Amino acid sequence: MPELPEVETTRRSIAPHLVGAQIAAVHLGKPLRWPLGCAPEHLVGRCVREVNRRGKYLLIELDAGVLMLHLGMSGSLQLAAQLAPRSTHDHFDLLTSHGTLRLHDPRRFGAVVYVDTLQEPRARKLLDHLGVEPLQAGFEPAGFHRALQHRRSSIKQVLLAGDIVVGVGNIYACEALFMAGIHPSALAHALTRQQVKRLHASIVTVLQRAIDVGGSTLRNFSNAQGQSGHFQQEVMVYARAGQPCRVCQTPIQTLRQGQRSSFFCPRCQRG
DNA sequence: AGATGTCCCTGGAAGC
DNA sequence: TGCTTCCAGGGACATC
Repeated sequence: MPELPEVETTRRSIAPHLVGAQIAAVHLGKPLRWPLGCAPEHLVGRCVREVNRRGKYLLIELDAGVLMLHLGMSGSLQLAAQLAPRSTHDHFDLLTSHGTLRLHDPRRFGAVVYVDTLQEPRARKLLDHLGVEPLQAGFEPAGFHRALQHRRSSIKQVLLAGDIVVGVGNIYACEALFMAGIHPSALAHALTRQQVKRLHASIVTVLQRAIDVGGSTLRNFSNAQGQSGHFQQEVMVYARAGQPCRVCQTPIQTLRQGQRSSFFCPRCQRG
């Protein structure tokens, strides 16, 4: 499912082609998570200035207004000069002078939201509560440790909540905790400075590595040229229940936290 | 403010 | 073989 590395991989693959493009038409399929927020015709004639990212939101900044895209858990974007006719799960087509950008999303947890500015309430509701970007300077061990001090729930749930640090979904949360040797049930506020330092480094390493290899293809992710990522070949614990830990051979275990599966090695993650 | 549970959706896997 | 049930999960929202 698309987490930060997949969204960033997508951003990088579409941005060079999309910047400068003029919108010719917008076609909508079935309703996505939220309504677009403007009439499709309203967008025609506008030009793409930049393609940015905040957390898991892609921000297509136009000469007037912004399209906020979220890939949910099954969404992917394609960009090509000529695309096949729309099929059942193609729910948003942005036809431009530089090709068509298409959102394919079988489960429709994704969204495309138009706002005039990122300061308006509809945008702020989605972006304001987001934590720091893990691959930018604002994410550092001391601040991370401070933020974790007043969180009573498990570190895994705090990571997924995304209000301290964004972009770490279930796969990368499991992987980062494994790399740091921390049990997913460990209480966030009880982590030592040393543990937080390791976790901080692990998050950065895991996300950066995933971007470097083009994201994960778990749950059918592919970039905008339809290429798959390779991160899933390096997964240490995610979706490996019962299989031997790649470090110590102990069988990987699972547990449920907040309706979500965690995968961990009971021997490597005792912290 | 923080924690917890519910809901949205549908393809694929598992169970009968 | 064909049905039903379960599961995957991001994140807004309601509730405590």
